[in-house]
Amino acid sequence: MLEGSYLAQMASLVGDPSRANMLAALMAGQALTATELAIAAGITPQTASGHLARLTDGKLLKVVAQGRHRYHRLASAEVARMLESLMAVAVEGPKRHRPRSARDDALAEARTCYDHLAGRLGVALADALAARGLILLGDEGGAVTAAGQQALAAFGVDMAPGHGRQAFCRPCLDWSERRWHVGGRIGAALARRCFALGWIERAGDGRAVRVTPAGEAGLGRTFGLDWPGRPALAEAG
Amino acid sequence: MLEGSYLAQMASLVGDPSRANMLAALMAGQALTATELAIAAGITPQTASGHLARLTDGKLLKVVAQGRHRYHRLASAEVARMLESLMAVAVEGPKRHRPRSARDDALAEARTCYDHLAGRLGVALADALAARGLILLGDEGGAVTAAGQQALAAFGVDMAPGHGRQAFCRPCLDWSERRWHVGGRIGAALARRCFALGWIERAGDGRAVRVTPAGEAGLGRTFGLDWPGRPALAEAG
DNA sequence: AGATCGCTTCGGCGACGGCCGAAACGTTCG
DNA sequence: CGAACGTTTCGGCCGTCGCCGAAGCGATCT
Repeated sequence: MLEGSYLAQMASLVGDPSRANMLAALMAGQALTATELAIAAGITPQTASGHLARLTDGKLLKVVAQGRHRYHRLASAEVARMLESLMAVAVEGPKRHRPRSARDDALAEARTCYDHLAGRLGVALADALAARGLILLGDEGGAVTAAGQQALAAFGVDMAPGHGRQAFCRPCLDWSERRWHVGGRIGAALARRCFALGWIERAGDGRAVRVTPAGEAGLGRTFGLDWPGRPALAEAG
Repeated sequence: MLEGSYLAQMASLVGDPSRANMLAALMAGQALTATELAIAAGITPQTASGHLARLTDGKLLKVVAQGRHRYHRLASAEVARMLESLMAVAVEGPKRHRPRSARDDALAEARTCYDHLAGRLGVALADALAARGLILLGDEGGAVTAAGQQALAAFGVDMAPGHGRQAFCRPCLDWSERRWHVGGRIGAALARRCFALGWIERAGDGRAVRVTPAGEAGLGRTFGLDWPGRPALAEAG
């Protein structure tokens, strides 16, 4: 009975549409101001302020004041994982009509999931890494192989083992593709490196990203990733 | 904006205290009737009925009618994972007073987490397996070693690899211990086998479990697990 | 067949909570 | 120093949703 009240308290915090929209916006991994979040949620700043206070009190958000702005971000990767797991269950919920917008299509194509890559791009990258024997992906976990350790380190990803004995790559269930992609420390470092190399860049102000021409070449050369290839069509004949 | 509405819809489903209590009760992994769930949530059957209909519609629950009873259970392991991730974030939320009841203590000691073992017992078992080199546990994942494959198979756990190439053991963040324990297919099979051997049994009608004398001996012999040992006290001098 | 039980549907009550307008506070800029 | 801006607090309105009593439906038991 006590467990349930914790559960309810946390879930109801996320369960309000306005707050959920703010959290979804923060899934991009960036810090946003109160007003930006108000716009994202479609409410007035004073309403947003109340919501943000509650989210912060509930340890879902961290705030850092900078001048007259207050920047809000998700409190931890664990919060991001929680939101992602909610999404994963939510998408197979009531099969109500899903009005696909251009914005949603862009998100499904390539986006960030807090700190790593997701969408069709994220899944394709995971597949390419697995195909080259750099990582192993299973239903319940993932690991970096010896060859992968070497290749990723050479690529510029910091492979320093954390507290864990082994380099694992946490799989993250993609809600649009319904398939695993690379999350965890490795996924985050991989995404950071791709941004740093200019291989990918943010498209618009949300979570959507775009692969640059340099990225297409680089991803192909380095990981054998054919982007934006949709090989099924060409190879079917 | 659309993502947020999915999130909100799913979270608000969990966010009601009565529904959350039912879901918490179902985290035991057993199927319960509507009336049992009503009692667990402290509401009348007719109110529970409405809630259960909504949870089922939202694909959180599966129902199977048997005579004049209707048995409800969590729809999937994914739902259980979602609830567990909510709990993991919830416990470090607002540090409000936590009235520890005997019931809660029993849960923290040893309980099931949908289909595997959690609590102090679950963590201790994971530690014992890791200490013997049967599994590897990291911050972001876990794997069964070659020795572990053999030992677990000998113990009677079905180690047939599923779709994945490798035997992973999904780690599950324990909300009472704040440490990893063994979940996933391996964790579930391990728990099933322990129940079958009579090493553990359900204590009461909830999620709490108890280690039998046979279990204490067996767990010690097989996995080197000293239960209910609290070694820090004896070995400190 | 009648009684009992488990579950669901309906209707109305009551309360919690989200929303905004107005206004106050602190910071930054001219 | 005054104006503009970002943010927060307060107050009141209103819709939503959870709750239960009463009643209906189907299955089971005697």
